[in-house]
Amino acid sequence: MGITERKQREKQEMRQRILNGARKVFLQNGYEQTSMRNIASEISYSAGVIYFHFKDKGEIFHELHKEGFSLLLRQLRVLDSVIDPFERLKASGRAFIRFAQENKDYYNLMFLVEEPLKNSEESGFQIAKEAIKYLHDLVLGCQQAGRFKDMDPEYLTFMILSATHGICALFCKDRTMSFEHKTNKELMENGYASFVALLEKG
Amino acid sequence: MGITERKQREKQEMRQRILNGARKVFLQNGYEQTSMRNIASEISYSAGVIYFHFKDKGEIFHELHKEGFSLLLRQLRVLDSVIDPFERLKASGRAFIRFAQENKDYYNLMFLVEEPLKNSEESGFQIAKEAIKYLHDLVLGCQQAGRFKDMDPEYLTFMILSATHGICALFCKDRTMSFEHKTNKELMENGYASFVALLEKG
DNA sequence: CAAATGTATTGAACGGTGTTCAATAAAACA
DNA sequence: TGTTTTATTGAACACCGTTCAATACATTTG
Repeated sequence: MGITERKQREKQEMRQRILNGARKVFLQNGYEQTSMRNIASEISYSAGVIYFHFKDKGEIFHELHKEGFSLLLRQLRVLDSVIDPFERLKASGRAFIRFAQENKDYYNLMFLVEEPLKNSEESGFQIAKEAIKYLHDLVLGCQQAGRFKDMDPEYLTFMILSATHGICALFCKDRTMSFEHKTNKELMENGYASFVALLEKG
Repeated sequence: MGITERKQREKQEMRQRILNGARKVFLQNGYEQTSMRNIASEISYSAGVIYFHFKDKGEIFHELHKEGFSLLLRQLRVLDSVIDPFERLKASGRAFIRFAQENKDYYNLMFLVEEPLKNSEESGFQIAKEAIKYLHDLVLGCQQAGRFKDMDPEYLTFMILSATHGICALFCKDRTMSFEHKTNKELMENGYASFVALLEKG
């Protein structure tokens, strides 16, 4: 009986259609300015139907949150070809910053939107942990290669993410105007470069 | 004629009353969850009257934004007694992080709420620039004392703020659960310590 | 003092938000 | 065919920021 299968497929398609609409409106207007009615009208449905396919706005948030991390991880994995762990670590940071520049809204969603901690143990944040693990392993690799001796790898990982995230966060929340600089891109890249200069000495 | 003076004073008092209500509700519920009606009912007035004393919600934002920075600067100035610029720089970072821990909502307001860039050149953000200048001067002091040789002080300043801000931002937006740690306080302080360890080598 | 002026406050209203739900249309099953 | 299941609608609810006519009050003027 292929009917139930088709039904399931159609339901899945509808879910995807809503998600596509949500992503589009969200990338245009930013997450905060995106309403359920916007999403619904984007795909020419009534607003109510979204609640038949998603629990609430939070569930859509989690889906796009996941999407963002999977996009980021895909871009980071390109660097798997770089063998030297420290070189890869430095390149990862640059890739991370470029991701924030090119996907400001995804970045806001992933790191800067406050969304209830509910489902925090679920799969929604599992992929975030995966991204952290990627960085953590990189740090361990560096230590095995003799770098960052007698530094705690946990705190070091947290610190490296913090430093890189800080650059992106100031950019994504438009807090860079207190600095004298030509472009945000230039500020961020040179700022990161001076962090790397510190890492080199570690 | 002291009547106009009293009138002015009363108007000022009303402005302050609203601001006090706004601060209270905001510190309880967070900025995003604070409505004009909440603020009004907190001080037992109708919501409309706020618009007689303030242009819009954004103006209240700017006032509290300013308050936050002035509070932060006050706490930083305690460290003026520390003579050695590098010691003062390190202590400033710790004070900054402590400020974020103890004033999460102020911190969100100051660095993590997206508020239109309008009035960005005005006095509202002037105090933010003052805070940056504080840090910038500290960095220059370190360089005069022989530290951070041949590093651009602008980018270095930006980087140091970014690193410290990153720690606070992850905390304030509840993005620390991807790390294994006992408490947020412990994670943040040790994370900052490992940043300081890098700075020591610069 | 009474009337007129100006200033402060209210409460209703507008168009928006996320969300729920009875009614309904459509499809699948008996 | 009629019945049951599933998907969709549109109205409604309680909230939001904001505006504005009406109103109460304080002060100044006649």
